[in-house]
This record gives sequence, structure tokens and C-alpha cells, in this order.
Amino acid sequence: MSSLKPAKRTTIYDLADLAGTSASAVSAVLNGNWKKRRISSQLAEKIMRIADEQGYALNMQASLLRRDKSHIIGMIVPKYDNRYFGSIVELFEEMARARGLFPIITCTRRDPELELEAARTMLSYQVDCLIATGATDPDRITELCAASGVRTLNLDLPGSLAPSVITDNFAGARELTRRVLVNCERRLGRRQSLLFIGGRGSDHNTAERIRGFREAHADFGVAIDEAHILPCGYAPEKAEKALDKLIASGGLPPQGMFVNSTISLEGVMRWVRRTGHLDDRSIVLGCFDWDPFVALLGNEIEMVKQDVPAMLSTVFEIIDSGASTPAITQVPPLLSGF
Amino acid sequence: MSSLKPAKRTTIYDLADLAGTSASAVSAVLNGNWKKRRISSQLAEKIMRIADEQGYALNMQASLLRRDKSHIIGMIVPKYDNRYFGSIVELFEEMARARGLFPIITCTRRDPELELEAARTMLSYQVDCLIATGATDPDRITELCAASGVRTLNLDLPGSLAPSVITDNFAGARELTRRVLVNCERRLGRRQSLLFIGGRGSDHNTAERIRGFREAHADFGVAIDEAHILPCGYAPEKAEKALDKLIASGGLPPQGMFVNSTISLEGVMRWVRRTGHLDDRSIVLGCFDWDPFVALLGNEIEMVKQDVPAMLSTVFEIIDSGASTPAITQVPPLLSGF
DNA sequence: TTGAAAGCGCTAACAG
DNA sequence: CTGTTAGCGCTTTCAA
Repeated sequence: MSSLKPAKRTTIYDLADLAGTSASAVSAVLNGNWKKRRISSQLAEKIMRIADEQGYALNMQASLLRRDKSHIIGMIVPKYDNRYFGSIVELFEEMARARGLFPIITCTRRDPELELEAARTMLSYQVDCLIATGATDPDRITELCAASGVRTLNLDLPGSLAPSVITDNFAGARELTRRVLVNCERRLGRRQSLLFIGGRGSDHNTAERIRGFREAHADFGVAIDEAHILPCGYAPEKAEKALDKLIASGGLPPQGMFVNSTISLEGVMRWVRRTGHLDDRSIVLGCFDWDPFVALLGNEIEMVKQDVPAMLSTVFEIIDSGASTPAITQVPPLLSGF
Repeated sequence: MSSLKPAKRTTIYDLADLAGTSASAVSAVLNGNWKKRRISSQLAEKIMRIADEQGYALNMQASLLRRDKSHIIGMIVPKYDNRYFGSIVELFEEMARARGLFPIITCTRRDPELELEAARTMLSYQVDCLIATGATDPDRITELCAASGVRTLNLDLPGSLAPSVITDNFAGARELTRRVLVNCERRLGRRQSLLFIGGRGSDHNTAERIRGFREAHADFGVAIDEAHILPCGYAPEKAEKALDKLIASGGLPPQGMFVNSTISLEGVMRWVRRTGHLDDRSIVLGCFDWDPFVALLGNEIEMVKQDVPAMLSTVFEIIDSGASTPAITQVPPLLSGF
């Protein structure tokens, strides 16, 4: 159809000329506020037609400059390498668009500096609101944004200065641990404590999960070996290294494990296959995360799936309500057996 | 630090007042073009300090409105539910930022209407360039953008109106098929043709992969059963249904399969586990896609990993070169054994 | 070395 | 019912 480079883009002035009317009429028609301006449907019709013919596209930059709210909503997210964040991003986009918001998303790879820089950039783009997902340092983001009068919400990992929506990690971890303990007892014929691996000891979620892990052991009347609590970070290699180190410094890991994410599970499985220290048929696993392939892994793996739709609904409810009290909303996760 | 709602955001005029200078000086200093304007480093210093104190943030909308190029680069992507697109998005963001571009990404869920709408929105946001990843109808996007003088590139799935960067699907599929045929023969003790499942028959990549699949069978001197070519779509359920249907209409699927994506593989594995029609230990699989957990699935699965870094490097080379000839660049994929 | 001023494309009063 | 006009915040000549 159209060929090359119309050096200048069509503006409402061009359309106004073509239609023999004024820019404001064009603007009103194109925004749908034309009944309010009681523009003749004739003119409206004509303008729409011409806009269409010319392939007119609104210049958002100009439009936003004039408007008060940008209707842009930002989100920062740590990684795209697992189903959890993938589904958060996908659903967030969908829900945002359904509300007439324009979502912009940035991946900050668990790097606090990048997080701040991304937040700054988003401020430049006039976001009305910023969701900090799994942020390493959510409070600094909130401070930065507050200085420009921009609202912030924390998702997945809580902060102390803005509303946070997170999974009920304690309850989820406790139940997951309970199930793994039961499976373990069934399998081994005796009660045995588990190993905890993955995640950052410093982050709230991991801390809460460890708390749930301990609680379940207490409920079960089994003592935990402190050397078996290994919040070694997120990368698969870190889990592998942590297990190697455990071996190097003495004993074997137990047959049952609580793995803190699919990413860590990747490392655990590789380690099991590589070293053969544990019988890969009899190992009993629980994973605080969900992935469709994990379910097919063959071992009896319990998984916790975080309830992304519920979490995001809550996020948008808070946005709609206008609240900005730094309360933490905990969403129960979904436990799914094998 | 700052408390609540500075109803008005700080502008360069505020800074100018505070510094007792003019907006243009502030603008120049904040943009780093101040040696060119030979502004005293005293003034520059002072302006920077004040900007900092006030937590000044540039208003991109205003800035872009005045500038010629936006330095915004858009990408549309079909899904976030697999490693392939996840790594594309993550690396794209990183590379774009490294070049001083601002990436905006939108997920269009393989919906041609959404793709167009997303493209339109991105045009409104003045993107300088748009990457259509795995687009269902890339040419319409190119046409739409061309009408506004915006460049387009196709990634993953080719179009006929803009440069395309895709995987060498034919060669990859041929080699993958060959390997599976060999594994199959080793396992079963005799040559046997494979089943092809997953993907859209109408898309270029799937067509090319089927071509490679056929070619490898020809090389091997084995005839293909046409009823075993099942480009049933992408969702896992579709693969399950396709296999159910195959069973319903007669024979068993062969022991060896070429699965067109991890998403389809999910369906295949579920079907195998659910129906027990095939021995899930002896089934021989190849997957034109890569996922870390698939490697751990226990069956001997060959995988093809598309070379995302090479593909994106090519994309940015083309962008830098300014070319817009609709040539297709094929990037060899990485075959990784088990 | 610096400031004044025009104008990017659009929206929203305010006059007709 | 419709057009004129005044900016939104910034960049960029052009003068001084």
C-alpha cells in the first residue's frame, strides 16, 4: 500500500486541512469526545475516514505532554527464565491493557543498581505507577518514585514503604515440607529430616520459607541438621556447588529435599545425575515453584505454584483503591501433588 | 528523604530559577552538551547539584516531542512461557540498553489482531524501529509501520517485506531427525519412520522443519506415514488431542517422535504418561527447542537450541547498517545431545 | 559565555 | 456546533 518514508508524519493539522476543519475538532473526534462537543456526525465521519486513509497515528508524546495522567504503568521484573515471572509479566500486560493502561516492563536481573536505573528511566517516561516485582531493594525504589509523586507497589518480595503483595511463603513452605516429610517417611520407612536448598538467605521469602521448613519439622518431631540449610543463591550452578561443598566437608545429603525454586532444582537434578551420590529414583523432592516439565521428571515431586492471577488481581485492586499504606497482603499459594 | 506528592514535578525552569540562570543553560548542562556551549564549569556544577537535590527527572515526553529520533525500540513477542522467547526478550533488552535505546516489549499471544494493535500503539509511542518476533502476520505490521516511516525487522518467523532473521529450520530439523532416526534404530534394532507433532502447518518454520524431517527420512531410506505428520498447533492440549485422534482412527504412533516445541512436548509427555500406549522408557524423542528440564526428563531426548545471541547480534547489525531489504538471514541452531 | 524565543503535536478552555 | 488560542516541558537556533 503505502510505499516509503513519508518524511513527515501526519498530524491532526494535516487532517484538519484535508477535512477543511480545525485541529481541535479532529482531536475531539479522534478521542471519541465528540458527542460531548456535539460535532456533527457528518464531520466526525469525514475526519475518521481521512485519518484512516492517511494512516494517521496519534503522537503519544505530544498527547501525554498535555495530559495530566500518562496511563503508563511500569513493572520491573528480575528474570524471564522461569514460568513464574513469565506468567506474571504476561498476565500483567493483559490486565493493564484491559484497564486502558500501557504497560512497560523491564528486566533487571536481580541487580539493585539496574533496578534503580530502570525506575529512574520509567519516571522519565512519566509512569503513573510502578510495580517492583521481586526487587532486591524495593524501598529505595519507593523513595525514588515518591520524590516524583509516583506510586509504587511491591510484588513477590515485600518492602516497608509501599503496599506489598506476596505469596504466603510460610504457610506454603510448611505444607510443602510436611508433604515431603510424609513422602519421605513412606518411601524410607522412617522419619528423616530434609535438606533446604536455594534462594537468598537475605530475602524475605527465603527466610519465611525456612521458617515454614523448621516449623514443619518441629510439627513432625524431627531435628534439623543446620548444615543442611543452604540458601546458596538462585543460579543452578550455585546449588551444584553447595552440594559439592557439603559432600567435601563430610556427610551425604538426606534423601529428601526442599528446593527453593525451579532454577535451583535444575542444579540439584544435575548434581544428582552427575555425582550419583543419591539414588535418583528414591530421592524425594519438594519444589517451591512450578514448572510443567518438573511434573514429568519421574521422581515424586511436590510443587508449590504461586497464585499469579490472585496476586495480580490484588495488585490492581490496591491500585484502584488508591491505597498506599505499606501493608503486606499474603496470597495463599496452590499446592499441587504429583 | 522527600515525603509526599510534590504535586508539580520539578522542571528545568524550576532548576533555572533556583540556579539563577536560564532553562536553556540547564537543558544544555543536563544533556552533557555544555562544553559545546562553553558553559562555565562553575554554573554546570551548580546546576547539577541543584538538579540532584531536587530529585529532578527529565520529562521524556517533552524531550522526545522536540527531538527527531525517539531512540525507542519496540518488540512484539508471542509468549513468555518458554525459554526461547524468554531469552530473546531478556537479551534484547540488554543489547538495546547497551546501545542507548529504550526497549518496549509487548506480548501478543500469537493473535494477529493483537499484533497489529500493539504495532499501532508502538507507533504512537514513536518507536524508531519495531522487531516483530514470531509474528503471525509480519507483512501487515511492516506495511503499517512503513506508512509512518518506521523500520521493521522480523525475528524467528520471516516476512516478505522487511529483513528477517530466523533459525535455519531446514538444516536443524534434518539433523535432529537424523539423530532421532539413529537413536531409534539403535534402540529398536531396526529402522523405523518417526512421527512429527506440533506447530502450525501454515507457518514458515514448521513447514521448513517438516521439509527437513522428510529429507532426513529420504536420506535414511525410510518412508514416512503421512498420517504421522501432525502440525496440530502450539498448546500442549492440542498435541494430546492429536495423539488421541490418531489412536482413535487406527494405529499406534511410532516409538520415535520429532516434537516441534517444548510446549508440544509437554502435551506429548502427558499423553504418554496418561495413556500408556507407548512404553515411556523406550520412546525416542527429538525436540526442536530447548529447556533445561527436558534434558533431565530421563528419556534420551535430542534437542535443538536456537542461537539467540547470534540471532540478536544479526538483528542489531541490520539495524545499524540501516538496511531494509527484505532478505532472510538464517542462523544455524545449536544441536545438543543428551 | 549566556538568555530569549520559537515551536514539536496535542488538548482543553474559551469564544464565537 | 466549531474554530482560536494558550500552553505542556523541552531543545535549539539566534542574538547578545
